[in-house]
Amino acid sequence: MNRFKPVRQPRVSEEVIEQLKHAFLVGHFKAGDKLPPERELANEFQVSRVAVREALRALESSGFIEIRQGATGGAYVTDLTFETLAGAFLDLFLAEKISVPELCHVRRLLEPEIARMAAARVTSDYSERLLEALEAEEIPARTLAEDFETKTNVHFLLAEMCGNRLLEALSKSLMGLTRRFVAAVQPDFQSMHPPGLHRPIVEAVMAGDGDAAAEAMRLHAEEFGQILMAMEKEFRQRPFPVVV
Amino acid sequence: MNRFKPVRQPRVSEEVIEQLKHAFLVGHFKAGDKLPPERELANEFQVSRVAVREALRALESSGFIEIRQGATGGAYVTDLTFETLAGAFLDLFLAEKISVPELCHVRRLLEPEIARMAAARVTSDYSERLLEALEAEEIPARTLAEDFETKTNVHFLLAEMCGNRLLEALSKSLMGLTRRFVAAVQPDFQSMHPPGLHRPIVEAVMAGDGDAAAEAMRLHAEEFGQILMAMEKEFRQRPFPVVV
DNA sequence: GAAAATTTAAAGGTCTAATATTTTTTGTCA
DNA sequence: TGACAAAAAATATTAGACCTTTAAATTTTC
Repeated sequence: MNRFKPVRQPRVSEEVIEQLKHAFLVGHFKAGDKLPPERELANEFQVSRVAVREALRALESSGFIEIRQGATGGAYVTDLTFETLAGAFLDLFLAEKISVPELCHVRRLLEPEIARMAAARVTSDYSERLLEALEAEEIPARTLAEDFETKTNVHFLLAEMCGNRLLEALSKSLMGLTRRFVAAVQPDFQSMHPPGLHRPIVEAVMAGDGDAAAEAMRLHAEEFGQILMAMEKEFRQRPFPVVV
Repeated sequence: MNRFKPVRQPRVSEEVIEQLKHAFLVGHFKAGDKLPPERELANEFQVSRVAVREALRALESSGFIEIRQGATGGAYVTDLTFETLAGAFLDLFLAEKISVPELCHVRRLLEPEIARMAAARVTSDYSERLLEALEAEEIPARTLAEDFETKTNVHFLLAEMCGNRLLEALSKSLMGLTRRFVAAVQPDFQSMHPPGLHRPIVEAVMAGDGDAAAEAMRLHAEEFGQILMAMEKEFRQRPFPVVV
């Protein structure tokens, strides 16, 4: 079974990280609170300022705090978001530990369920926003990035509607990978994802028909996945591959 | 749409991080390679050692390198793993940004598909290991942690078999959350997950019957999810809640 | 008196340099 | 040859000085 792990005596900054993290998690600090200045923390923890700074940086990069410079600056506790999760996904994708087909497969799995759940929780407010997003897709975009963002909106709305924050975070993170890939490949974006592809999905969701929404999304995910994978194939054969 | 983002002039260490990360991603360093010592890097980057150290720490915590002390110590490039992803999930779970029902829902979604894919890729080697894992479940465990690990093995094997690294990583990460939750609740583990629950799944996978495997897993995930959610309900009503 | 410019103070950002600790290698002596 | 000690190479940590940014307080100017 598991071999032994090498014993690593913890670093000073790690102790500090642990203590601060614990304080956040048990609620000694709430979002928006300001931690004491570095010098004071160094005093309290009885370590050097460098050690405190290392800890604060680490906590910043895992999304627990935000560090601001200047007179009213300092370390402010933030509400943990799914940003770091998305960052971890991105690193893995860039390091080619996640491939486009693998990504597509998971999205085919998640997105229909998200659509189904969204249909069960649709409100008039969301309906309106879905329609707006749909209309926005019709306006020709000037850049690839803008086009991508517009086409993404329906997916993001559905993810928010679905009521499962984990699912929402996964969907958004994976969409981020997709965006990154598309940005690297620089396809002809007018033809990649013509407007209107999302209409059947939105209609089913607005009708509250979960099964239909899931099926419409399944078809869309299938189709778009094929496009992405074809893009990847073509991309690999380019004479001068673009570095991401 | 999007307003402007506030301009943040990057920190010195961030520049260093970027450059090093880029070097890893384009392959200037391979896993196992050793980076130059801190002092040399500081020289090359024309920054202080402190800045280099901050960068190295950050890269360590995102899983790109491993820092060892001592004579043959230094920063060694590692093969990026899914560890940091799991860490991000864990933080979110501990900060209550992911609930147990949400977790269960996603697992109900992923696990059956994993079982289906595993069935399509089964080999005699994996069959053997699945049976071994199944037998190991029969041996009564001494601790909750040991029990959990044993019962997890079938899931881990299936995740490895499924052939999609992203799915594998998600499954394993979410299993980590489940473990954490169970460890906090400290249920009566003999009755929580009696041995043999995985047998129908393993049998279907070994028979190469994807549909049956998915269905068996669906049933299991459903059932175990109910148990977890009941555990949570009971946990919330305890007079002296245990802090994780 | 109001607006503009300047000063000040608080906080993080960075650097240098010294010392401590850890770990491996090398050397020495019984 | 084996045990032990010293050396060497690296990171870990500290201390303290100085820089930069930012917002608020103050002064100046019109």
